[in-house]
Amino acid sequence: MKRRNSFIPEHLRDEPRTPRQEQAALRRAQIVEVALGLFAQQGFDGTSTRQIAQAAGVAEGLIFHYFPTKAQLLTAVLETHHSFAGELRTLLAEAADVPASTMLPRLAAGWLDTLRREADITAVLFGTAQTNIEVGDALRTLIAEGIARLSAYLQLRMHAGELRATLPLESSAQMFFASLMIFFVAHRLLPADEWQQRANAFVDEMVSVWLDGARA
Amino acid sequence: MKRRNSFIPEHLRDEPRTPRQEQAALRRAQIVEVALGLFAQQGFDGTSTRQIAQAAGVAEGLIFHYFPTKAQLLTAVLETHHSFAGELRTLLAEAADVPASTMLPRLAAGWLDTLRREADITAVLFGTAQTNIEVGDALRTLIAEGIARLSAYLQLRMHAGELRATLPLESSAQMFFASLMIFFVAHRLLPADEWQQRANAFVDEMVSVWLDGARA
DNA sequence: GTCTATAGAGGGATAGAC
DNA sequence: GTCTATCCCTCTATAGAC
Repeated sequence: MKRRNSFIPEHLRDEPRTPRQEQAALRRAQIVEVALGLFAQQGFDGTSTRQIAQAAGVAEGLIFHYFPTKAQLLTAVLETHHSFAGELRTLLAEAADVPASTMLPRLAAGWLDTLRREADITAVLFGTAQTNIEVGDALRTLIAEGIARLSAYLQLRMHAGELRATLPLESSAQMFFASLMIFFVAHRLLPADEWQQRANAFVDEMVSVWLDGARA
Repeated sequence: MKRRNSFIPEHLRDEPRTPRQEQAALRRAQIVEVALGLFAQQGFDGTSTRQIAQAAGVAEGLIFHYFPTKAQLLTAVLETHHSFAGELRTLLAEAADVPASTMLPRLAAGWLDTLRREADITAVLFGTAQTNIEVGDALRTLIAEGIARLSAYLQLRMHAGELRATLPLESSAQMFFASLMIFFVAHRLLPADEWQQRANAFVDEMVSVWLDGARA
């Protein structure tokens, strides 16, 4: 049992694969794509696993071979389309010396871009998270992870003297993410150009208020 | 108890009612109550108008006499249980001379209380708003109204010299509400005591960060 | 020979039809 | 109140890759 990494999410998985594993990964990805498309059209509860199987041209049982529950089909989006969680790690890991005044606008704009690009399925995800415990947990975990990473970065900037020593790290990180999420929820139906314009303005103003409250 | 009608929407609130109108208002309220109970249990999409009619003991047609669409049954919650929008108006109207450092913690705590008290139906409302345009619009309108009122108050405090003159009013009001909403979404499943403890801590820290960024 | 990707039958629960 | 359909999921069987 050298490399039985099937329980590890794709973006963490090491390179070399046998053709068999390759095929399995492709099939898994295909099922996710089909499912997300249907969820976006009909909602989570309005889409049956049978329907997904038919649309993907596979047996229903195969879905459960790859995804123990239907909810995991939806939360799979967090590892694929919403890879910003991963980018966040990469971005922040190397950013210890980059001032928050540079980093935060970049983070905010990048995350809004990700949310916007996957607007339909993000809306389904947020919506389902309110009523489905499993989906809610997955989303909360992801958000908690993002907040933890941002907090860690803010602490570095605090020690570097950029941010005040009395800043409540977690709460201010939470404010940062919350503002972006609600902005998305409130404006996602706008046409692309108006969205872009408002998003830019909001990122600037939000970061400015936040920073003025956080600076040393 | 003079203000017993405070839960009735504005256009219906004016004083004298005939017994007939009185009865209509009661029936309307009863239908809302029954519908909200079912929505909280089964979700919005999972509840049929037929079911609501049966549970309320009225004909299905009567529901559509009072509420042109099923979505308006859900948005009715915004006028009744979520009366905090109304309280916000009252609170802020008389608060021009009350400093933000006093007012904002009170607002934050009050709003979190409202959300918590109606946690089930609030979750359904948020969830449905992601996929149902009519419900989404109603929620966005309410939030926009809240933000506008808070902005107006903040402007008064700005002129009073408490807040800095360069504060972006709308964005900072939006941050304020967004942080509270996401806090609710993230923590609503906690047991009451833990919720209360965390909510108190979060309100303190959030208001502190916000104020430090906004003060003159 | 062993593992696994896949198909497909069917079970327990439940909501809606009659 | 019974019957049917459907839903999410489990189990077993098999073919073909290792």
